[in-house]
Amino acid sequence: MATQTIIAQEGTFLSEGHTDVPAPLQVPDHGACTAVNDVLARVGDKWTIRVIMALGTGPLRFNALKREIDAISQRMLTRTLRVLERDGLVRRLVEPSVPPRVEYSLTPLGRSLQEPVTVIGQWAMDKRGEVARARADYDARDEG
Amino acid sequence: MATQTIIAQEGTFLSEGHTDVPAPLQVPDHGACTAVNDVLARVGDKWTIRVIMALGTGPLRFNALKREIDAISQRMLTRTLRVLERDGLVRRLVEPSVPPRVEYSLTPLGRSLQEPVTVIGQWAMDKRGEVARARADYDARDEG
DNA sequence: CAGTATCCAGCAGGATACTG
DNA sequence: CAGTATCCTGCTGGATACTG
Repeated sequence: MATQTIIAQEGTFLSEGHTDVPAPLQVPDHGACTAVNDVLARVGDKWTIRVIMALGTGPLRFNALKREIDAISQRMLTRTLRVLERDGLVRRLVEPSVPPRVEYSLTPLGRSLQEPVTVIGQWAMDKRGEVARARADYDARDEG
Repeated sequence: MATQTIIAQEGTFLSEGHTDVPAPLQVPDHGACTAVNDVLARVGDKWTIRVIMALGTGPLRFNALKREIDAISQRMLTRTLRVLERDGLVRRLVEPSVPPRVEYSLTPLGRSLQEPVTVIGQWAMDKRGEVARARADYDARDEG
């Protein structure tokens, strides 16, 4: 029963949830291919990698993380962290003090993602030039 | 000068281009990190992987590809292919006949991407259960 | 067959203001 | 400090109709 499936009837808004985290809407599950693309989509969004990279060197508190990444909005940092936490990639540790201290760190699962990501990262770096040239060629061709 | 930078002044729409391909809008280039996230974003979009997978077994014509992937709209297949072609990952071969035959295939560069992608794919498959459990836990916790 | 053109809904993500 | 709440824009992607 993992990952509850929430079926929205038309007109339903599901805004009961206490906050802004994107709804865990999910189609019945088409198996492997869906799982793979899920990960790619998550990792391909605007901030996930930056956050994982930043936490790669060690735990960080919310604002430290925000300064590290810089240019990320408070809202997106919170959302990204919540999703990562939900998926078990990031651990959130609250020290109940005033003012509060919240420390984020990678879980073992989160750390295990670093390597696969690095592999594509390497590809991206290696092939940068080739892609750039291909684009230049393509753009030159149709703009003539 | 690779990858022309198009600066849009406010009010500019750049709809000169002959078709629907998303504009090659680009910030000055923040180096490595941008390149990596570029690739992740592309690969993380809804159809890119499916297309690359489908072409992995050999060249395919437009409608064959469409049938193979199924559920993809004509518009998105065209767009995805154009982007992939522009980046030099896919080759487009037109046989000027009536009706036209257009064959798509992976370039060597495109094939070189299959491996890195497979690595994350493997991770996704391996960790599926763990992620699902983490989500179930998280969802159970806050819905109490 | 292999596209283009158009329209439109929904979500990602930014800006800003407020709070325990 | 570490968030929430609200509002708003623009892009992604689907549906549909038309064409060389």
